[in-house]
Amino acid sequence: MVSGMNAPASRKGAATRDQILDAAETAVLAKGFAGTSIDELIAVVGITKSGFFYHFKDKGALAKALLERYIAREDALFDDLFSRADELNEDPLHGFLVGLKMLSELLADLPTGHPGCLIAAYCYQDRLFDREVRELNTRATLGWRRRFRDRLDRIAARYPPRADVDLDDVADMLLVVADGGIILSKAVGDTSLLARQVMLYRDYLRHLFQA
Amino acid sequence: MVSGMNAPASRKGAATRDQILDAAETAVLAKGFAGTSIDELIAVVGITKSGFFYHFKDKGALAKALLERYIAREDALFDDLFSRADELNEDPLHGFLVGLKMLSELLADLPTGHPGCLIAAYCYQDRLFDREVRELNTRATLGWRRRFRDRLDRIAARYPPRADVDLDDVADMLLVVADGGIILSKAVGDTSLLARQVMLYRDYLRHLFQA
DNA sequence: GAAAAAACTGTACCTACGGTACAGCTTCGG
DNA sequence: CCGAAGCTGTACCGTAGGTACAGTTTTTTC
Repeated sequence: MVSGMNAPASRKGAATRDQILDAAETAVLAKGFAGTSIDELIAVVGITKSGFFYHFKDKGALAKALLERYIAREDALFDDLFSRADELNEDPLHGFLVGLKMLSELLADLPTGHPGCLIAAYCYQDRLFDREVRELNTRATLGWRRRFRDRLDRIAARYPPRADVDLDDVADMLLVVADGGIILSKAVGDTSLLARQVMLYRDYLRHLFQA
Repeated sequence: MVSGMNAPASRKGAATRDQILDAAETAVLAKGFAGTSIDELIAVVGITKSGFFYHFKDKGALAKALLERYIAREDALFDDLFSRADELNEDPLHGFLVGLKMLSELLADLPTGHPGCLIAAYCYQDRLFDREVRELNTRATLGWRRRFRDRLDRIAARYPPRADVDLDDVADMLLVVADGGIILSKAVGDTSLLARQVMLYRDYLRHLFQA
């Protein structure tokens, strides 16, 4: 009997469900969704096929749950990271720059490199998923654009940027650098590449608002 | 005769082989490698399963041939694009900036957006492939880094950049922006996003070498 | 224009996987 | 101690990747 307070006390099934999602996330990021078999997931978790289908009505439900959990976690990570950066800094530009530095350090500390972005993985296999899942992907991405765009607006109010840049594009560029950085990290087998790319983006922002 | 794995130069089979690769590239970029069935490819091309296995000894040989063709084509595209830009411009910085502008315009002219980068797709499914294919991926990426790094070196000789940036990182950033831009384009369904991101990278380069 | 090589087709068969259906067992909270 | 939640076991179906190999047509070459 685990007396740990960490256990969410609710249902036992939630723990199994999370284990399935853990195994699925790892596998999907390494082999793609179609390349991930239910049989291998149940082998990792130690349940039967029936057990799997108790939690997810089909593979599509797994795909959706996986993405939902991923988005929620990334949201929480961004919330945590940039709100901490804000506390340390009154100035919106410095706050964002500090947040990016923290993000870069967080990424640099991943010993085996970033495991991969589910949004990116799903984009490259989007015909496997239904409308609902693709819309979830789009909405999450637009939400992150909005989040960073809001910060850029606050920065631009104090530090007028050059008129010819669209701040939505600048906001997008962080996601672009993150997703592209993950891919290049994987491609060349350099676990620190991603963190350095984030620092280059930070560099660009400094130029844009201060030069 | 085994043949199959290497293109029979000028024979008729090469056309069929290319059709298979065309169908495979489209399918792999939309559904992933494991999600692409041989049955669907032969249906598109109009051959039988035996015909497929005449050209490729197994699905792995298809994966390798697909990547090899993709890399060769991208290499040719970069060669063509930047050598044309060089002809128009003596100065290495201006030449690169012109090349990036041309690249951006080329990407903007794709009516349905960029179909996707096979390197990226393979990175997100790399456990499906053997050592040989993964090394092919790595070598191609390092080759592109080298290519752009050489240009940056020539630029830096004339326009000394700030000392704190690593030119390998700056070279990588073009690939990062391209791959990340493709993903974000797909995620938000904006076919022009990628072209604008390339222009942002161009903007960063201008800053870096001229400011 | 015939022989040889290339480019296939057809058939048969095997295993793995996604998915369905459903009956039964076990564990745990109220 | 009851009922729901959380499973297990069994059996079965269609599709896909893959193997094997004999036979046929088409193309190239001399």
